[in-house]
Amino acid sequence: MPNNQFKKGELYSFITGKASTAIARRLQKKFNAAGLHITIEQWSVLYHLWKQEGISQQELCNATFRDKPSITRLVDNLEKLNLVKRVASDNDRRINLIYLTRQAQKLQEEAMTLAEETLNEALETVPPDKVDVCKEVLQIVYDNLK
Amino acid sequence: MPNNQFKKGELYSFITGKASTAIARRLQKKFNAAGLHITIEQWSVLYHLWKQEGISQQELCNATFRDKPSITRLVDNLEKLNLVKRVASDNDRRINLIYLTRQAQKLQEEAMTLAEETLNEALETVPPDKVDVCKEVLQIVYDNLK
DNA sequence: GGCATATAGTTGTTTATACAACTATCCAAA
DNA sequence: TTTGGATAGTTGTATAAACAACTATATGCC
Repeated sequence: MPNNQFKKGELYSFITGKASTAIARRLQKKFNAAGLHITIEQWSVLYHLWKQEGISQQELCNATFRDKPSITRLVDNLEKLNLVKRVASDNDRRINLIYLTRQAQKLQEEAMTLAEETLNEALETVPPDKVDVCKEVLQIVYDNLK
Repeated sequence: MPNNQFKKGELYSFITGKASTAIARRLQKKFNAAGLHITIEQWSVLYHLWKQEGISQQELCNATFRDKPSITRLVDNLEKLNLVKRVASDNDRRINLIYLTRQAQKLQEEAMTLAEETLNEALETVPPDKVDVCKEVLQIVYDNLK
């Protein structure tokens, strides 16, 4: 039996990702206000490199759910901003390993603080157990569709 | 006290809207497979016009959470596709009222069916009460940030 | 009536996404 | 050892988003 419980307006919000759009906009404003000259998309790449640098562009594709051309161009722009460097792999010359510059390393703490701050603002007044359910549902949605 | 309950990876998914991105991609694939030559963004504009046509571009901005230039260009493209028409308002000559063409009216049923189908696939296996909690949380997030 | 201000929409620019087509390199099987 | 298929990354093209700057029209106040 279909899970057909969406009033029309709610269907719209779910598909268009109204909430995550609002979160991304708020975080971008915080970056701008703090003088961090990076986009949310660039942040999303740096996010994974801060966890582990020296990974390939393909691994960045998998981590960020983007296709290869998107990552090529994000890395292009991050290189222009002097935030990352492409280093050809010794083992496999098809592969670029992506490394952070000193400048990017210095951004990590401030950017991650602003990200956490944004989420806290977003979830203010939401009871923790409801947040848990929401996270769980969104994960299932992703797994159902991927 | 901050609602600081996100492990790093979950923070990332929440901000980047992994689930809604997956939903939008799935719906776009369905449109393509069905030979509906519209984008998700164009659908999101048509969606509101199907509910009520003859509204202004500004009203479309409010309904779709987009800024004015975005709507100008979406309406441009929808006009090129012969799906909508701009009609200058009699009362206020600054305003364009947007009307659907016959062709766009004929798309409604199929497009909306595919949208509902997509959501049902996304929410398959999710208990209805959890979906309700999730909708509620996302609405609060939006209200907290808007 | 005339002017300041607000509102509706457009245009320019930069960044990002998706898809298709492409090059370079690797690997495995004949 | 060659060759065919897979994998990593790039480039071209269309669509879209965000921001700033702009034009045109309306409105309210003197």
